Amino acid sequence: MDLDAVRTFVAVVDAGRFQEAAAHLTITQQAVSKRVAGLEKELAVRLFDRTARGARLTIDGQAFLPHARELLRAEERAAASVRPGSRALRVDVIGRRLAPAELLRAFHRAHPDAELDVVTLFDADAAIAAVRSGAIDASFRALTRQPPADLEATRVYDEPLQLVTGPAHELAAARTVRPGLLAGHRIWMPGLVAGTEWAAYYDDLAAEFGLTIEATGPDFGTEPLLDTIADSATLATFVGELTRLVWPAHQDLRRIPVRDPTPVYPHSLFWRGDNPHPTLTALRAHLRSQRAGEGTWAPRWAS
Amino acid sequence: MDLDAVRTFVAVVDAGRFQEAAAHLTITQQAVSKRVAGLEKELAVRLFDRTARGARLTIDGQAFLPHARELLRAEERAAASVRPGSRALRVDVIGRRLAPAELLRAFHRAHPDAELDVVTLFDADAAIAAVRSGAIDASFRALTRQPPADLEATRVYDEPLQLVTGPAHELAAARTVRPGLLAGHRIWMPGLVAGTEWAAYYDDLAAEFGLTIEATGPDFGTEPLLDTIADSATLATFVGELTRLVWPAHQDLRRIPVRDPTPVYPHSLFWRGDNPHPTLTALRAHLRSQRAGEGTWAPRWAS
DNA sequence: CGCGACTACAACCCTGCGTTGTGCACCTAG
DNA sequence: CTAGGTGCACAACGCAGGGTTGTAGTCGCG
Repeated sequence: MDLDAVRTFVAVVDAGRFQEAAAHLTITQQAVSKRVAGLEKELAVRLFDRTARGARLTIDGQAFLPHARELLRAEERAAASVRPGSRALRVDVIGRRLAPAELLRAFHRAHPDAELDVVTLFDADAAIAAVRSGAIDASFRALTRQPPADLEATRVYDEPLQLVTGPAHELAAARTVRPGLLAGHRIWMPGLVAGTEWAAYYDDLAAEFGLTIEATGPDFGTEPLLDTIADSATLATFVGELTRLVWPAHQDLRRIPVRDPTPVYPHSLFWRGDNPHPTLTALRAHLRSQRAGEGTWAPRWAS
Repeated sequence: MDLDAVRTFVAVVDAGRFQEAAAHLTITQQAVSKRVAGLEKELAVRLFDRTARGARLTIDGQAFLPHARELLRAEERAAASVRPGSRALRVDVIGRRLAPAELLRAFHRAHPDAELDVVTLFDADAAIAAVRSGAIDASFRALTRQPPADLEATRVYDEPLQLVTGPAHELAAARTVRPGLLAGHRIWMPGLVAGTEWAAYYDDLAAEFGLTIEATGPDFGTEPLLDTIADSATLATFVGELTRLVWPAHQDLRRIPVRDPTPVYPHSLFWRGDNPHPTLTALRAHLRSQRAGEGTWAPRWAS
């Protein structure tokens, strides 16, 4: 479908006549006629009743019109998403199913008019560079060190970890589990990429509590991981409490909170202090900064 | 913006490489390269980082991607809106600001997934013909006579009428007004088109209560009408209680219910009995049929 | 019945897109 | 370090398609 033809269709509707639409588009009436005819041919319906006093929409044309306008609006939004200046707030999240994306969804529910573009960069360092350059407006990341002086940051959410096991696992029936108890167990996290801040987090977690975290093997995504976990009596994995997980009922997986202490993943938000984007202001107001809670554990770099 | 280029962009994202995307689209790799380059030129941003192992999205590309997918979905919906078979439920309403449109909005809130296309035909006869031919699925209209035997109909809403006056009008302070009291007053309704079922309704209303309803002058729309009403001590107009009206605060208009009896506009829904559209079933279930209430007036043909 | 308003059809031209052919950069294996 | 493979970009060419000018046809109205 040719968007120029759709634009022409809408112009004819608004003008009421092909000639006037042609004048607005600064093309000839014949070109308008051709474009509309081409659109009608592609859709295999007549969109206008041509009369000696102009053009009136057919029933099909009336039904098509709102979709045509929406199509043009979508085109405009798409173009605006990459237009420097006056674009939607662009935010980096560590993953689309993880807690920061959830926080963004909650923000969007509270501010339905706020335009957001969500991206995922390689790691916190890439996010810092992107925020500094202005390529993105803000980033949800855990910060393993102080951010550069030209950036502002706030701790927004300490996310408690949960253990995911299959029904045959030794801990499957536990209501909660202490991290020290996991020392002998195999924790499988195939997604970990060395050098990222989240790999650093799980390194520190493993070192603190003597865990065995395996990142071996290729990462085929969440579903194959859950498949394997569900069938294993020895493998388990970690997820954050807000992580979106869905699994078939027959897999009978369990999410077991970890307690005493509760390992938490320290999500921060950071942004450039000189960024005037109003949606950024609203987002910061929406997120309460938080301090470490009692009975929780986080890496030393998070304090 | 060329939708084929957008489609190609998405194909490259999904494939991860230009070559594979080209194979899926059954064009050459060079054509894919050209299309993406053209899109990048139009948007004035780089969408991919080209490497020896394929193409990875840039930050701008990541931001653009969801808008691109939405654009293609909008295209598909637009095409589907005029595709015979398996299209959205197409319903005729008497006007987009009047009660039937409001009932449809309520239905849509209750069934957010239901796809609706709203059209407005000339009058009830045109709507009957369109429903019979299958051009539309259903219509909200007042029926001045029994519908053809192959159509089903149900009375869905008797809408009480209100009088709209400016602050200087003699009845401006009234809490309610009896229709007989309006006998000497001028009711101005410039939108009335002779031959339509709504003109017939107001004809009957005027005859019953001895009103003077003027339909003179061209119809410039609701706003100029309200402008005139607001400044006049003698002109008033009728609206339905669900009619959407907004006016500037300084106009100080009033909507006065009409009582004893309450003239009601008899909205019906009708459709073809053999139409299997599931959304039509849901719409009928959502609308309760209603009988004439006590103390109301409607034309004899509505009973 | 002729005129004015409006759109469709025809012929021509040129832009632009897709193709083939080729070059260049990068990664990897030996 | 080099040779080979992989993957994208550039160049040249040919054709389809969209825009323009010119003209015909239709409808409503005085």
